[in-house]
Amino acid sequence: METKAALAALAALAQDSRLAIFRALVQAGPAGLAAGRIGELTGIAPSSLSFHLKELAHAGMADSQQAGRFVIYTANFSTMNALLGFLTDNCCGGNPCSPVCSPACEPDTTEKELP
Amino acid sequence: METKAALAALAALAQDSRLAIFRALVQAGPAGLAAGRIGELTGIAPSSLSFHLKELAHAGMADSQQAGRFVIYTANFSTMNALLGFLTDNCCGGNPCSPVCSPACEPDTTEKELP
DNA sequence: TCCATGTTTCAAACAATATTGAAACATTGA
DNA sequence: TCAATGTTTCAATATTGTTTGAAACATGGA
Repeated sequence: METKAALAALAALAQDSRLAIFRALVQAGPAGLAAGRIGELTGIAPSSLSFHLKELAHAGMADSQQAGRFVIYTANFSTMNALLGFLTDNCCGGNPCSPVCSPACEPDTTEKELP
Repeated sequence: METKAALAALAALAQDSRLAIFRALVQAGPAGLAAGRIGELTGIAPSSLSFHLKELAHAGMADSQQAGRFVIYTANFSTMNALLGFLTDNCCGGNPCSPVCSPACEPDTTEKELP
């Protein structure tokens, strides 16, 4: 995952309404939730909800599919996992590191340059 | 970790400069980096850097300690791990779930209702 | 003590993001 | 086809976050 994508994913989650939406989708699992149901669960008004769902989808954190007159949204677990990987990458410069950063990182030998 | 803290942590990371700063700190490991060194690595102006370091510290993503006339910043790995845990919590409603969300969650077969 | 270095604060200008309500679009079933 | 339901779009408004430069503060060494 690139920095740009990670930034988009983080920005998508770093907002009250969207974090609530995403958590509802994560809980719902692969079956997902209809937009209206998400609105019921979170209390977000339709137009605002649609805006935030679009943001999540654009950041790759959610996917949508039409099902009759409903639009079903699901959490994108692979993007989420890529984000978690990105955040735990390069821990301690790739050197073996102390328990302070376990279990988030593995010893690693690559040396990376800052941008 | 509470939603409020997770939101603060996500907001702290969801910004260009701060994500770069945080990654530099993660790479530096427990030894940390002086503020000025972070500025050199990232090209962020002093006053802006100070603002962002304060944001990271306030969100619990970084800690600081005075060392002579330098201020050393370190990544807070336990907050980072708490955030990762928060994001992977409750996957698929705690039910067994398909490979789509592995390795973040464990297979489970129950169907749960959202709150 | 004074000076040089490192860091932070402040307020103003600037830029990006969120909410609202009305209207439009899409789908289904009568 | 029409009416009902579900969802999205749009533009205006409100809110929040970021950068800048000058000044202040803190520390260590001459």
